[in-house]
Amino acid sequence: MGYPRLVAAAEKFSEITRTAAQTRVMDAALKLIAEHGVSGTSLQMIADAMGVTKAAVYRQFKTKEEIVIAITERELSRLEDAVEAAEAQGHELRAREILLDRMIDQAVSRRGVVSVLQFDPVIIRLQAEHEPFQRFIERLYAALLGTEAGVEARLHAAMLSSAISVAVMHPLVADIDAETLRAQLILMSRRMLDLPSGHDSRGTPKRRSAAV
Amino acid sequence: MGYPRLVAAAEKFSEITRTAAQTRVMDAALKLIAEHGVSGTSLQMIADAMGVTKAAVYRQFKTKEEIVIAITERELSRLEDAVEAAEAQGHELRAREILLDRMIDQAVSRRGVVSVLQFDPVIIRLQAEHEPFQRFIERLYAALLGTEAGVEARLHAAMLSSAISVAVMHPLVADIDAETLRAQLILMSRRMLDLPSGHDSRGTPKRRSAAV
DNA sequence: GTCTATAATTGGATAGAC
DNA sequence: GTCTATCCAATTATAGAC
Repeated sequence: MGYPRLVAAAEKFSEITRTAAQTRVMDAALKLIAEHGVSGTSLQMIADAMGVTKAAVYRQFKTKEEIVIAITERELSRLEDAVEAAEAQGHELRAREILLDRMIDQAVSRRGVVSVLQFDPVIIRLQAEHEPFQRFIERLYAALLGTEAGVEARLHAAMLSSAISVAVMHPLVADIDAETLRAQLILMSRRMLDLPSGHDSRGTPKRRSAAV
Repeated sequence: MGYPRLVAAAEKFSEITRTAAQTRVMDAALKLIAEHGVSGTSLQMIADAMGVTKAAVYRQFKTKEEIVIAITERELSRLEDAVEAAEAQGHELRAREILLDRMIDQAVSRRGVVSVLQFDPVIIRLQAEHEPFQRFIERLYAALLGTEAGVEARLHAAMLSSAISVAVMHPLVADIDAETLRAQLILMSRRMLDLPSGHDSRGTPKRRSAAV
């Protein structure tokens, strides 16, 4: 922790620092991107939302892509400590619970943001090309899966992470308050985690319907 | 069926007819939109993909928005008969199953397309503004929910429809073949439908794990 | 950090010939 | 149905003054 920081490479997203001016750009951009998508959000729109000119925005970030990268880094950093906690956990099932609870927290408290970052075509391409993003997402999936790698386990994980981030935005739940939503999602995810998968745990079925 | 058709209003999406040239535009546009989103797809890209000029594309559709509307109509029409069958069904649970199976079919057989149309900001706005889309989607939700309207039921429906359309695109299941995916999704949706919801059916629990 | 001004390109859309 | 040619607005991005 004491050695001089390299300029180009931060090992953790949470260690990346931004100036106040940059953060203001990121806040304005995120809000617009959540509504219009990356391609549908222009620098002019961002500048207008901030009450400055385009040139002022370009002073903070050299390109539009850099803004998107900065936003993505910031969002992923919100899951970083949860992933690390999960990786450090000896008990695999408990590790998954830690991670899922945090993912639910994020999805509920930031309704809309998570799903945009997960489904916007530009960000998807960015995540595939930008190595730090790739590495982190792989860690996330690994922690979510644990040692299971079968078809069923992967589908459960895929459905869960999808359902969580998207369901919170669904018209059918638009009127449900955050607390109820969070509680119900945790309940549902526990149920799905505990579903018999027919090939994994010769372990105790003690947790079946424990959350119910 | 015999009376002269009104120009402006088709009652059913499946009754809308398109010329071969229009269909070629729609095919090219859908492919590009599925990858880049609506805002990220230009008329030039569509024309290039077809091997024609922009002007030729504009001959088939007056605006870019009309292309997006046509594509959306075509996709929704694929669920139209399933919604009607569900609405005609006396048995509510059976109705939901019919609809869900079709939604799973669509999501699996057209991996990627469904989720784009469901999450692209431009299409979301379009669906909110275009009345025929609104009406159909409301019918879809109604059939999916049946007579239940509680928090839990709505969240189940939201999670299911979300999870289905998104999970099929998830990196974790990228290598799973269509048939396995379909079978597993049907299994999962049955399980979720049959979960005890604590307030609905004083009905027979006969169907619990029937699909397993 | 912010501005004005502008370059260079691409976007959606139309006119008119074949 | 397709083309060339064009219009105009909006886009990303930069230069240089304050």
